[in-house]
Amino acid sequence: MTCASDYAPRLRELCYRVTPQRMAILHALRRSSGRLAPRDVYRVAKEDFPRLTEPTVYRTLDWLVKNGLARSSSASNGRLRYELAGADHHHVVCRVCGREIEVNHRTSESLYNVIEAESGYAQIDSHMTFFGICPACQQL
Amino acid sequence: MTCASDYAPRLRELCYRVTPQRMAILHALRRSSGRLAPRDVYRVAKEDFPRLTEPTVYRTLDWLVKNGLARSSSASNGRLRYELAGADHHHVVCRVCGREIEVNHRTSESLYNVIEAESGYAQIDSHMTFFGICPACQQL
DNA sequence: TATATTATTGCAAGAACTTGCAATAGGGAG
DNA sequence: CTCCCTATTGCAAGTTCTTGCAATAATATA
Repeated sequence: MTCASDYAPRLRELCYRVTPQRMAILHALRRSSGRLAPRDVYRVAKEDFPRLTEPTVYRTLDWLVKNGLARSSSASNGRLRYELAGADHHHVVCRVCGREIEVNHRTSESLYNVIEAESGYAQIDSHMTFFGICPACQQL
Repeated sequence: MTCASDYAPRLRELCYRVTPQRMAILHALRRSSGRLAPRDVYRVAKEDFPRLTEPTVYRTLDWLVKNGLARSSSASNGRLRYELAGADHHHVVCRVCGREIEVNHRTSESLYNVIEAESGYAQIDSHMTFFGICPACQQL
């Protein structure tokens, strides 16, 4: 099961072009277990496709998010990290040590409904990063 | 009621120094109605205190957030904006036009309790930015 | 397969943000 | 008021991210 066989049809479906840059970036995201900073995506994807440039990475990551193939969220330094879109979930990051865990989306499903009702806004992103203090750091 | 009279005691209380840079930055945040990007804080605060430099602005903003005097949240471009800490609330930003509104914190209070219980994390930030599509843009 | 169309890319320059280190200046102690 | 300690700042260099534009290459069409 390759990236090309998985994603190329989906891209064509959206009337978008299948380029080696996009494939390399998707591949990098897929092989990573967690969220990646743009520079890490760049480093990893460049191994697949050495001519890759930084602006392309930033533009492609944005583009993947806009088209629902990837998802971005804030790391503890306020910068964005990226991962492939999958089951909806949230991150809770420790303000002290940076350790992070995932929280099921179902937990907050109703909140989105309330916010949509109160604000009139639609299609609110179902992915957030919360910052708190993890159990280990609470004991210091 | 000046910034110095409001904030200086609070800063001293925390064992921190009261510098004209910090006062100028707090003043800039106070005079603004909404959230400010670092470069705007810099521009405005520099009028009060021309020797102010950019690194100081970034460091001070971080510092204000860490010490509970200010609050940061993501704008639609993924970058951080700052405002003085006040009543807890959230922002909903339109993905299409950027228009933003505030949502009362009470709406999501219970979510925080659930997340804290599920994750074991404590002191989860009670300030978030949600991205959706505003009523006007829904009709396009 | 060759050609035309235009989405996508690379390049180069610039803006936004961070970091290390030496100099400065708050504020407590004498 | 003066001196000392060290938190805070400015400087300069470095990293991260963005943008405009011309060149490239993916796809549709013939």
